[in-house]
Amino acid sequence: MNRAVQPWRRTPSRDLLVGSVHEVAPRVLNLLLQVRGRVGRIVEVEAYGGADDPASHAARGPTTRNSTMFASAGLLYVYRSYGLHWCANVVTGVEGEASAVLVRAVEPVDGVEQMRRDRPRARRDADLTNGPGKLCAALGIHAGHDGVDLLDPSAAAVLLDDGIPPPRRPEVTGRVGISKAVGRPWRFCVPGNPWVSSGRPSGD
DNA sequence: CTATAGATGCCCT
DNA sequence: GGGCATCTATAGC
Repeated sequence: MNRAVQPWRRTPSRDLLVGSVHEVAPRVLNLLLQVRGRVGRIVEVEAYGGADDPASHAARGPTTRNSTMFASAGLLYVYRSYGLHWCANVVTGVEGEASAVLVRAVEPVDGVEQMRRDRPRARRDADLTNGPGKLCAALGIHAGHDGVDLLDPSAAAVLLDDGIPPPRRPEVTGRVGISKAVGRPWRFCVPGNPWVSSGRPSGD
């Protein structure tokens, strides 16, 4: 055999992503997001809801852009932010109701050389993936990934569990970069992780 | 370190 | 036209 030791990585259960989005969001922490050879550990997320969440893209119902948010749990919702950057979300909950977890930061795990190539502005590895737009550039996520099933092992982008559980006590703050519903404690981080973004919660 | 402007696309009023 | 779930370069302390 003489087989190289492989980290134990399995596809998480879809049930993990079903429930209230603010309860599901911290459960996604420490999972792996893999796009071809590039892998990042999710260390910062935010919960976004539907009609009940004024800060959400889905607050005023479905549009061409946000339609994936209304799909079933496990799909990847990718949108263009400020006309320039891509941002990636894990869709949660049940089909027909909008909710998704925005991935705000990952820690590089595999394919770091490729990430550096696609993030030439990052002078330090700490800046490679410490923001929602940055991590999409580093991992190579773009509009073509909108709607892919992250729980399908053959998909172009996949979610993986390598056995590291979410933090028992995640860092909880308000969401970053929003102007509505600023008070909700819907941002969750792995405490002390160097790749957590420098974004400050809105309304602070 | 903080503040600010500018790049740019899509959805809303 | 205005407002963004952003990032970067530049200016100033």
